[in-house]
Amino acid sequence: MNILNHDKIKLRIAESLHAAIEKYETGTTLNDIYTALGFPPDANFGHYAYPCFILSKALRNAPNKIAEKLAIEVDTNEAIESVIAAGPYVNFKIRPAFLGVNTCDEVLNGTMFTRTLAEQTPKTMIEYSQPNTHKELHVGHMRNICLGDALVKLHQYCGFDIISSTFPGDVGAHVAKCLWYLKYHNTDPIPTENKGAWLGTLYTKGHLKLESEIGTPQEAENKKQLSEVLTQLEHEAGEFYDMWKETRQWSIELMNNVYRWAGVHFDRWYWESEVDVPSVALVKKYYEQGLFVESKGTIGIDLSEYDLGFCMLIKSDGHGLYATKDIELARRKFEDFKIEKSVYVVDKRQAHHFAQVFKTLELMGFEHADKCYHLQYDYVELPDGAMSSRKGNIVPIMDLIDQMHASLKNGHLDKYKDEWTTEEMDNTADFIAKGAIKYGMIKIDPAKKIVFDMKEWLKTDGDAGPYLQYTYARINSMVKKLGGDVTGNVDWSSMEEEVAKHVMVKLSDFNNQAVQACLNSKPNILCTYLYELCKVFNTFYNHRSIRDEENKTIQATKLELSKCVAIAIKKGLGLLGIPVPDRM
RNA sequence: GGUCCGGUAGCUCAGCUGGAUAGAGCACCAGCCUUCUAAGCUGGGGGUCAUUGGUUCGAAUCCAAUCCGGAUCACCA
Repeated sequence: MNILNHDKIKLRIAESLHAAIEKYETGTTLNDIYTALGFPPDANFGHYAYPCFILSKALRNAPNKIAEKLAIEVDTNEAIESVIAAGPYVNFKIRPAFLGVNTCDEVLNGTMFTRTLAEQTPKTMIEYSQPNTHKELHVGHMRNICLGDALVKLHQYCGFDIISSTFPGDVGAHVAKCLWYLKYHNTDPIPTENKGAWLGTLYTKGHLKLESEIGTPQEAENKKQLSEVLTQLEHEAGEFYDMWKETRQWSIELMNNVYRWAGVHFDRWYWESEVDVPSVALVKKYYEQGLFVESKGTIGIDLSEYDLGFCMLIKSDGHGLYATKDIELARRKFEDFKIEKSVYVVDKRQAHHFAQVFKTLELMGFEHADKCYHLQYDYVELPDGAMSSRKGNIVPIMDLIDQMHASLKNGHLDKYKDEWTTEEMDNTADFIAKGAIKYGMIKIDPAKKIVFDMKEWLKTDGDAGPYLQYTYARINSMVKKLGGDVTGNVDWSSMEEEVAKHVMVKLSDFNNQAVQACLNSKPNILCTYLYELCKVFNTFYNHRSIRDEENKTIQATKLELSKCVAIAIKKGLGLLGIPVPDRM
C-alpha cells in the first residue's frame, strides 16, 4: 500500500533537490527524496531537512561535503527561501507565501482534506465492539469502541470504502447464569430504567453464587437448573426463552446508549445467535468430508503442524464454540458485502483464537482467508489486575461518563453556571467528557496496556483531549471578538515571524500524520500530531497579541492562520470521534 | 516449557521503516492575567533508553542472548 506524494510543500522541495542531484546519476528518485525529507530537531535550523548520508556511497563523498555542495546547487525559488548546509544535512526554509497558498488556503477552502492519500484502498470490513448481552459494558469495552471508531473514520478519510460491524454475544453460558439467577434467586424489583446495567450485576451475582456452591449439596441442583435454561434457549421455547427475548432487549438498550454517546454507528450487527446453529452445521459438513476429525468426543482440526494446537469446533455436548461461530461469520462477511479485506479489532488475548480461525479457514479452502486480519491491542486493567464481569471488579462505562460530567461541572465549567443555560452546560460537559475519555483511550499506543485510575482520568490539563478542545474554543472566541474589527487583507508573505511559519509547517503535515495513523492502524499518531499542532499554536498565540497588532495585514493574516488551526483541530478530532465545543 | 507483546525521567507516555544535543504531560521549583479564554504560556532541575554482545560511518530504533512484567497454549467467550 503506497502513500502518494500528496504533500505539496515536500513535493516542491523534493523537485528542487532532485534537479540538483539528478546530474550525478545516483539513481535517487524523486520519490526517494520526498520520503527522506524530514523535520530538523530544532526549528531554528529550518523547516525541512534532507539527510545526505544516503548519497554518500553513490557519490563517494562525505555526507557533510555533499550537503555543502547541494546547499549551493539547489536554487532558491518561489517555495524555497534559503538552503543551508548543517553538517550532513541540507536544511530548507520555506517562504511563508508558499506555505500559505499550499496549506492555509487549502485548509480554508477544504481541498486539504480531499486529497488522494493512499494508492490502494480495498473495500474493508472493520469489526469492533463485541460486547455480551446480560453483562455490563465497562471501560475496557470503551477502548475497543474508541479505537474501532477512529480506525473506521481514518480509513474513510484516506479513501477506503468501509463497512463497520459489531458482533455481540447474546447466547451462551453467561446468559444462562444470568437468567438462572433472575429466576431463582433475585429478590430485587426490576428497575424501571437502566435495566441493562442491572442485568449485568445479576450475571455477576449468578456467577459468584454458582462458584461458591461448588462442592455443596446444592451443586447438582444448580447444574440441573442451568442445563434446563440452556435447553429452552436452544429449542427457542419455554419460560427462559421468553425471558431471554425480553432481557436481551434491555442489554441492547444499554449498548445503544453507549454507542449513541460515543457517536458510533454499525452498518451491520452480527449476532452470535444468528450464526450459532448454521456454524455447527457447517462444521459437521466438513467433518463428513474428512477435513475435521474427532478427538476425545469433540470435533475439531489438528493444527499442531502449524504450532497452533487443536482447534475445537464442536464440544462433546454437541455445541459449538467461539471459533465455530467466527468461521461461519468470516464467510458471511465476504458474501454479504463483497469486501476485499476483513479486520477484527479484538484485544490481544484472542491472538491464538484468531490464528486458529484463520488457519482453519485456509485449510477449508476459503479463498479470502489471507485477507482476514486480527488487529490486536492491549486491554484496560485496574491497578489490582484485569477487569472481569465474573468477579464484578469493573468500572462501568456509564460510571466514568457520569463522574466525568460531575467533575467538569463542579470544576472548570462552574464559572459559567450563572451565564449559561442548563442545556449549554450539559452539552459542553458532554463534549469535554468525550474529549477526555476518547482521547485518553486513543492516545496510548494500541500495543500498550492501560491501567485505569479514575483520579487520573478526571484530570483535563496537559496532553489531554480538553487541551485540544480548549485551543479550538479559544480560537473560536478570538475570531468572534476580533472578526468584525479586523479590516486588513490576508497576505501570507507577511508571516515572517518564525512562530507563525512553524504553525504553517505543522499544519501542512496534517495528511502525512492522518495517513500514517490509518495505514499503521495507530490512531495515537494523530493524537500526538494534533497535540503538537495545538502546542505550536498556543506558543504563537502567546508570543504576540493579535488584537494589538498594528500592521493590519499581519493582523488579518494571523487571524486567518488561527482559523486554519481551528479547522484542522476540528477535522482531526472528528477523525478520532471527538466533538469540539464552541466555548468552554 | 512453547509462542506473542511490553520494559525510555519519580509517575504516565511519545520517538522505533537506523541519522543532528533522547522529547512531552503530570508532579516539583521560579516567573507571566486592570483578560484576543491562565483547561494557557515562558524558564529550571530530573535519563546507564532493562542488561550484554553484534551489524553499521552512525543504534533508543535492526539482529542475537539474557533478565524482569504480562498474555496465551482443547471442551468460557
